[in-house]
Amino acid sequence: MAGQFGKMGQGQEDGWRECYICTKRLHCGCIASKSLLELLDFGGVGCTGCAMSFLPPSTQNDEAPKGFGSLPLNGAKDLRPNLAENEAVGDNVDGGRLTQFCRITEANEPNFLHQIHRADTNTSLGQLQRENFVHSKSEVGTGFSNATQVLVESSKFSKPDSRRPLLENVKTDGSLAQASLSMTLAAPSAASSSGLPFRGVLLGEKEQIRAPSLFQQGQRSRPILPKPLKNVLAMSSDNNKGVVPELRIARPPGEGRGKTQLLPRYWPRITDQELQQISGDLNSTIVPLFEKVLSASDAGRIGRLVLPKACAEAYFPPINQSEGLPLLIQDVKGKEWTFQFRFWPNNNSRMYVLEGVTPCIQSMQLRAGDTVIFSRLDPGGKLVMGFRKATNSVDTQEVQTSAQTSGLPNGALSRETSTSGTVENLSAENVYSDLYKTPKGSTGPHLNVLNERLSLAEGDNGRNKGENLGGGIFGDSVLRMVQISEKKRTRNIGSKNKRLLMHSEDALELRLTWEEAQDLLRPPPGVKPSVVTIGDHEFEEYDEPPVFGKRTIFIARPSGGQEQWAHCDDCSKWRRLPMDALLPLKWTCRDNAWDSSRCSCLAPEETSADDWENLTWVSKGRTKLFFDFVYLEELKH
DNA sequence: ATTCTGCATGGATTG
DNA sequence: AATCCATGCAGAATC
Repeated sequence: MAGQFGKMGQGQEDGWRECYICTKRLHCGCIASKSLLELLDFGGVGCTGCAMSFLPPSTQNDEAPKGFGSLPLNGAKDLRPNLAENEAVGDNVDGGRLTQFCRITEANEPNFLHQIHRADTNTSLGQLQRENFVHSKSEVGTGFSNATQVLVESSKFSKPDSRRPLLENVKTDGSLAQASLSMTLAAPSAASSSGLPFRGVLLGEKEQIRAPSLFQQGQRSRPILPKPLKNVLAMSSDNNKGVVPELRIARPPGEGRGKTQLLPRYWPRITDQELQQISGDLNSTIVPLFEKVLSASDAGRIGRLVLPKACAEAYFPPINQSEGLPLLIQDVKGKEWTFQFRFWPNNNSRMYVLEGVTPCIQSMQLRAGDTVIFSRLDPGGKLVMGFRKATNSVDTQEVQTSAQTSGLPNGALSRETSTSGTVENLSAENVYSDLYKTPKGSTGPHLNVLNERLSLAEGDNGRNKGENLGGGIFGDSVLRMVQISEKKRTRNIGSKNKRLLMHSEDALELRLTWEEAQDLLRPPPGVKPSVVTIGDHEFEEYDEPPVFGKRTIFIARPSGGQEQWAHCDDCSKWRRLPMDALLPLKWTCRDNAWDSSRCSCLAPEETSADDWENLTWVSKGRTKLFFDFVYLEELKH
């Protein structure tokens, strides 16, 4: 599915596809046609008749594989939460625009915004939903195909799955490689399929029991396919019409052992880019296994990291005795750590812990709220422990409820600075970067910042909202304000009530996402920022508190003049404004008091698309800082 | 006195 | 209701 729909999303914008089976032309882009086609499990689309006749009886009924099975297009709407679960993508973005975004944003954001906005306003909701769906799938598929080349190959030797009769029949052409998503999820891992048992290194005398039969058996056994989240908020902000070129996808983990399904909150979220870099540069395939947000206990000095039971049993060697086994795990810098992997009896169950993690945690400078990501390097099966810093490492409850940010692949903004004195862990960083030998394909800081500005949610819902709050130093500042406010409100509320406070979907919908807040906050009129360069990124520092206003862009003409532009909320045309104009949150052409000839939506746009090409976005790549304001606000509390 | 260790408890989450 | 898991706690070990 992934491969075919990846093509759909990016290459065939006209909406016409061919039935994969009978080659009849099908239109996929309108509501009217949606009941006439099916998304095929292995990729592409098929007309309803072909699809039904092609699938075995079990599949036609109710035994469609969960998670990434055959997904009829007419169920796309219902699948939105699921998709958002795997990768929350902006509502109005398809694969084609993603590509466009990647290309254009670096060169000319106003133009990009222009195009995107126009396109969005002209697209039906149904179409957008489908495109979103298509894009989501293609992205996930890409990610897995990158990460699991070995898995694709090995899938040829996997035992047939009666529910996926075509998988073994489709040869390894490009589409199959793309279509490997479902195979990757269901097929045995590289290690297992190649006859390699678990290769996490065990130490000491118990090494003899390395890769015991149970574990090997587990590697061959059923996949751990998390069920989709029931409640996932889709980002719906107009401000999120762009999309991050590199999305932090909550990846259903690879093959594991055991029968327990992994909760989505443990799905590793690592970008395609990171995977590709790691696997490509090391001639290895990295298989993200699971991740965990560090609790206060985990990050504390006790040195015990509680492992989710399902994860421990699925991906770590089986242990029968409480004292467990020494486990060798490599960190992202290549340093190897030995942890004691063990369990405690607990309520007729087990509680798995990694002991002795303090040095490693300290080495990575991890704190409660940061995330550790466990992956496996194939071939070899070596366990790798990466991490992703939270926006602001505060106590776990707060982090889990409000304070995570989407990561930047190479931590472009992840620098601590003494400028503000209080800013820590400025941005999320997914730190596998040290493992990268060469940061090929990495996005530059400008793009990263831009990504943050336009970034979207991903992962499961609980994180989405919180992670969207983050992004850059400015994001962190306001985030802290939110947190402080949160602290104040919930200080005397029990943890259970706190959760109720924070996790209501309605409440989340009402709260401004960070992206929205960032777009609404404007420098006060007439205040000139001082531009501070930290590393290779520029920040505009303001001494005055920000004001609320409609999002606008500032551009520079080749002649040297600077202009401010805003788009009409009704017709989306861009209108030129005085540099010091501050617009209300909702602004239309009718409010254009500065140009009487363009104070109506009927008036043409002043600048053509070609003209946009020659413009420079003045503040591109800069993040706005309102230090003093934040400081003062913080002190007030 | 402090740290370590093993287990218990109970709130949170899931089915 | 069952299970998970973050954290508390008491006793042991160590400084």
